[in-house]
Amino acid sequence: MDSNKTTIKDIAAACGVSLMTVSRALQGKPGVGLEKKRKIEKVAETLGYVPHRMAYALGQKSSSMTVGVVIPQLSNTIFPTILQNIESSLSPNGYRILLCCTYDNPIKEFHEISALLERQVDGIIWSPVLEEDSEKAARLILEQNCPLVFLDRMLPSIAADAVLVDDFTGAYDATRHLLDQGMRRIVHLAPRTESYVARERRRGYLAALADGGVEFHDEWILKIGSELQHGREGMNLLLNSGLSPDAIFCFNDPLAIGACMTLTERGIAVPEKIAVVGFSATIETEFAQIPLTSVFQDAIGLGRHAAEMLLSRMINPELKISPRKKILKTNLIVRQSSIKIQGRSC
Amino acid sequence: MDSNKTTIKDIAAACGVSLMTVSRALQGKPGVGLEKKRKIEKVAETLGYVPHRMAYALGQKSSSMTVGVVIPQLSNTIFPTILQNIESSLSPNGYRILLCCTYDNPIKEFHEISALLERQVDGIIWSPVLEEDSEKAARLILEQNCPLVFLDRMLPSIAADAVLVDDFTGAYDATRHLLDQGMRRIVHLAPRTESYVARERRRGYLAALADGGVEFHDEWILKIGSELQHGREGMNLLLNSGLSPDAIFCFNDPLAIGACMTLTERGIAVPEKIAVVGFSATIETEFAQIPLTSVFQDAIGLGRHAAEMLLSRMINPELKISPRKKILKTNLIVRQSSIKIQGRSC
DNA sequence: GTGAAAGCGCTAACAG
DNA sequence: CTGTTAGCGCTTTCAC
Repeated sequence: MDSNKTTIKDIAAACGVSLMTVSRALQGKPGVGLEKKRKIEKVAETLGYVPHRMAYALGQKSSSMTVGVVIPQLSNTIFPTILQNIESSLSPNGYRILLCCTYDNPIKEFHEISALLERQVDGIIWSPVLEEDSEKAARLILEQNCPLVFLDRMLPSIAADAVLVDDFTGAYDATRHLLDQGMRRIVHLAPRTESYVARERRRGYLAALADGGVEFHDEWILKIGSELQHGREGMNLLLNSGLSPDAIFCFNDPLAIGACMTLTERGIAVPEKIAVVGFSATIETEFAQIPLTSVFQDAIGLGRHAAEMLLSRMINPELKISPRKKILKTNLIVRQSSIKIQGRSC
Repeated sequence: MDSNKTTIKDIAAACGVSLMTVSRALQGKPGVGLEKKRKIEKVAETLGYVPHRMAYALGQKSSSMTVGVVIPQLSNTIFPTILQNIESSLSPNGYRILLCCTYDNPIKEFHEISALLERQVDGIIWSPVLEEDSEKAARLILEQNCPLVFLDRMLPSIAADAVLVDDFTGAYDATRHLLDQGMRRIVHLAPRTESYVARERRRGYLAALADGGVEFHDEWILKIGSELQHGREGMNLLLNSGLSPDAIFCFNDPLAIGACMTLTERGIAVPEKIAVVGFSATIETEFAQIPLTSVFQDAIGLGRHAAEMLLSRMINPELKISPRKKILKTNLIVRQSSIKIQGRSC
């Protein structure tokens, strides 16, 4: 039993018929005697036969029934949820997922895209970094005629479907909310790498400041990273600098939680001294020590729509309709971390 | 440019050489004139050539450089972290990940395993459900001679490598901790589906109760599910039943957080009236409204070790050493949600 | 109903 | 150094 995998050849030999008969029988195609068909199926089962999808795909230049998903990471934020929803939408249609993480590294990103193309994926769902190498990768995808859907982030220069969140408005609303509470020195904790999302949120933040008549200073944007630990570090840096902000608008929830941790540790009251707002409104934020104000993002919708857009392109490859763009609405969820008015009991 | 993907045939034609020359040149194998080689590489680049890994694999019965990862879900708990660490360990070695979720459904699980085998994965990392269909799937994998590593959960009847957590001891310690605080009516919120992990944690819980001389009642185990909402529901059910527990040992953190939410909503003090303990000690639990006592699980180690074990088997397929089992230690992290002694200020 | 031949993209194993 | 042949597993012709 140590020998290699069973092929239809083995089955054919065992049943004393030709390859084609076996192929037809197993595919459920017409043109095989019922009795023979049963026997073939039984032998296949016994021999532990598993069809070789790659040979199949090669033989009829058909599809691998596999799609690539390229995301920055899985550690925090909404990507696990998005991914889960992509998988739930795709797997009932027979597609499986080749997962790639870029960690926002453009070089790895290019490698990952190449790896997907080499593996003959039928389509790609992608959250790109916003750098030159990304465009190169995008062009490679398009050259191969491979359907592409941008997820959460996009490359403006590339014509492809996209499912996005209205990051600009989300950030605008969040900043506006802080201004409405009377805060004036609002700092923005941002990621190190530039992405579509980072840019849009920054734009929203800046626009709200401008509309609120607040003069902006360059030091107010701190490019520190996007994980919880960066929130802690960033907040410490901020407190040690002479900036003395009265509010922090964070690029995402982990940053905001990290900021809150540092503030709590150093005995600075949130929101009384410094208000904090996050982005994504992941479940944890509701039950956080200081319930976090955050911009809700429809992670489920992101995953579902991306999968559906890709499916429509894959099912009908001739679909030559121009790129579609779906922009999901955000929704500011106000909780304790940003409400100055309401004092805390105790 | 709408035509199909470039093949080495196209390159050969464009350069006026044979297929083999192109193949050799692109593989960096010896036996090609330097000048020709350069030209071929350039043409390949220009034509947007992407090697066809599946044809390659087919041609030399070599590997697809792809491994399957089968997990229950991505929504909560530690699986995103595990997955991320698998990816970080595998991708530098050239392997990519085919991701499958079972949602603890044995039927889907079998489909997913088949899908992976059809796609010729070089190995599988798998968190199985503990039911008959799982064994069938496991046998299929072994029949194909496909390296297999169990992750976090295992099938005792199947001989394969496994990376596990010492769930028994973790659960024992957690329950013991509650008993030490003087609690006697300790309820266990458990998932609906039976898995290795569910069984081990239940065993640990029961053993601690027995060692503590506490008489156990069947109603103390509530099989409700494994997500946050189930924690909420479960806690409500519990409160409405006449059980009046003084502590809850939860199968995982989301359940525990959910339970805490319900308790808070209904004005029942945690830990004064009812103590709560979770399992996994994910980051959120530290900054939860009521910092949660939980059993730390080394998610990073789980991912890393699983990847490494699989790598060693894939690199040397002849490796006939008997199944290895790596059991990672747990560590009880005591926080506010279970400490009766320390009263809360306020 | 069934089988034989050719080919998908690529590479080993030989030849020149 | 380079080209030819054969074959990986399977399917689509096209015959019988």
